[in-house]
Amino acid sequence: MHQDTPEDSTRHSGIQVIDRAAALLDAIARYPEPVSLKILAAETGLNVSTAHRILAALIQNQFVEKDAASHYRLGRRLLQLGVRLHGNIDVRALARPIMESLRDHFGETINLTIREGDSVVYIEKATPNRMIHVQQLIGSRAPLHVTAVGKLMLGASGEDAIRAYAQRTNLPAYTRNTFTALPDLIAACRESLARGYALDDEEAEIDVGCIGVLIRDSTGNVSAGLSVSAPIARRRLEWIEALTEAGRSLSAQLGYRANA
Amino acid sequence: MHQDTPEDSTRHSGIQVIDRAAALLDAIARYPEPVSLKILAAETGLNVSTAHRILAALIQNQFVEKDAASHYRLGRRLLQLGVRLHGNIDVRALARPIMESLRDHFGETINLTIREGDSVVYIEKATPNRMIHVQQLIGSRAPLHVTAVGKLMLGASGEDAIRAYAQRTNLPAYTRNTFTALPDLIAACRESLARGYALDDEEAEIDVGCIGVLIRDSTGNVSAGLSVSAPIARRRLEWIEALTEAGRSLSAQLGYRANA
DNA sequence: GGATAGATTTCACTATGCGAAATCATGTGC
DNA sequence: GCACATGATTTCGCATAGTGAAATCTATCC
Repeated sequence: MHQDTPEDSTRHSGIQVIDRAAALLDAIARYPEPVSLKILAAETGLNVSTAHRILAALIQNQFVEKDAASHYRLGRRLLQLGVRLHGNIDVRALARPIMESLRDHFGETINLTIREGDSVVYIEKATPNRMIHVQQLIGSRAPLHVTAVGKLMLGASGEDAIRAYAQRTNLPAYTRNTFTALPDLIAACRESLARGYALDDEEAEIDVGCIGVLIRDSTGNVSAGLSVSAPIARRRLEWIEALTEAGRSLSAQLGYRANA
Repeated sequence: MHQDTPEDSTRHSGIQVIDRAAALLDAIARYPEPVSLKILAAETGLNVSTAHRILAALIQNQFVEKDAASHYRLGRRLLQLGVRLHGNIDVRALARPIMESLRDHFGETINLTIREGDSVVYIEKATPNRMIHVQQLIGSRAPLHVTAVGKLMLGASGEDAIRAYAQRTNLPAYTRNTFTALPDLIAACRESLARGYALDDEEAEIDVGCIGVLIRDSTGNVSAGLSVSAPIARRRLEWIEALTEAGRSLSAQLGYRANA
């Protein structure tokens, strides 16, 4: 359109109406109480009818709310998305320095995973500066029953949930060491949970061994899993203590209090 | 443009690109780990180049972030706006039921205010179902020195701040009862703060009397003010206890812990 | 080096978003 | 109750911002 509005000329993202919507949200955020259309148009340099239309679209999408006096305030969608972001940012941001420290300490790959249905998803990693190390792509997945933290997550969800999982997935073998018999898997999950860590003895991949622990949040629920993966010949059980302590520390940072 | 994309046909706010941007944010939010462009385009039914361009605009405005693998996640702007909203929503949402209960109990108008510079701003109200009651428009303002909660807020900010306020505003008289002499104002603020409530004895408006208390947050700072306003002939000092208790309760809900 | 898949950019085209103007709604003063 | 002022909402002709097919680029795998 034919204008040279007094919009912030440094902001031009390539889609004008998104820039304008962002400016309106910022203007609303500057006020602790709901703001009139006239003021928002003035603060953003937009034509009143343009501001009105963009605000109507933001209302429909719940980024903005309008009160009975036709004043605008930020909408609940921002809180929802913000909370979602906050939830996701917490564990990864908190974990990263600890993972790097463990990586330097052990000299092996440290992974952070979350459960998503029947899989663990790798959401963060710290890889050592050595030619041969276990490589896991962020975003990639593995079935619960073949990973150390996955067995802990299964264990945390209870025996019935393990049975249901087994029924859904049929416990496919990934190596000759994968637990494919339900009683064996149940026992392994139970024992792992009881002692606070789990091992993956070449169950997902031959020659790769892992040690995993859980990270819990303030509600006591499992938030994520932390693990060290190494070529099996290099894996050392003495790492268990440091890894368990790391999991405990992260859980505490997330507000988890172990039953005393 | 010439398409009948499989977008959610119930969502049509009047600005297509805002609807599309919202759909992309929702799609990203459904994934705990960063998502590829291809998946986001598929989930939203958008052309890949369209999705790419909208995401680029959202990145520029910090609603989205892109990692090194060209995967997208929610951006910090959402957290910033969400936190801002959360801060604002807390006290009003928490206060509303308590205000309604006080209104029913006293039969008079209950106001919630916040400080904004040299004014209090009315951000919530509960008005009684009687023909004559004190009316205050949400969003309207009053100078600090003529309101009950304003004097408490001045008191909470210290004597130097009261002096500065007096210098800036010159303490204009609103009625013959307004404190216009600085020593009197300082004494009134100090006394009010000490006893935990303040009175407005027809200082803002003839025939109108108020009782006000402060609401504090988890940092101990003043978050808002709560007051009951009535025609002076109907005001009763026995309401002080219930109002003070309401302020205390709201402060506790916001995480305030009084020094013991 | 070639194949493949996904990301990014280009560009002709037009539907969407724009803003001036008209209309509506509300509050105030007399 | 009416007139006026102000702010919000809607309309509609217009033109450009946003679109999507196609081209190009980049990364990965064999």
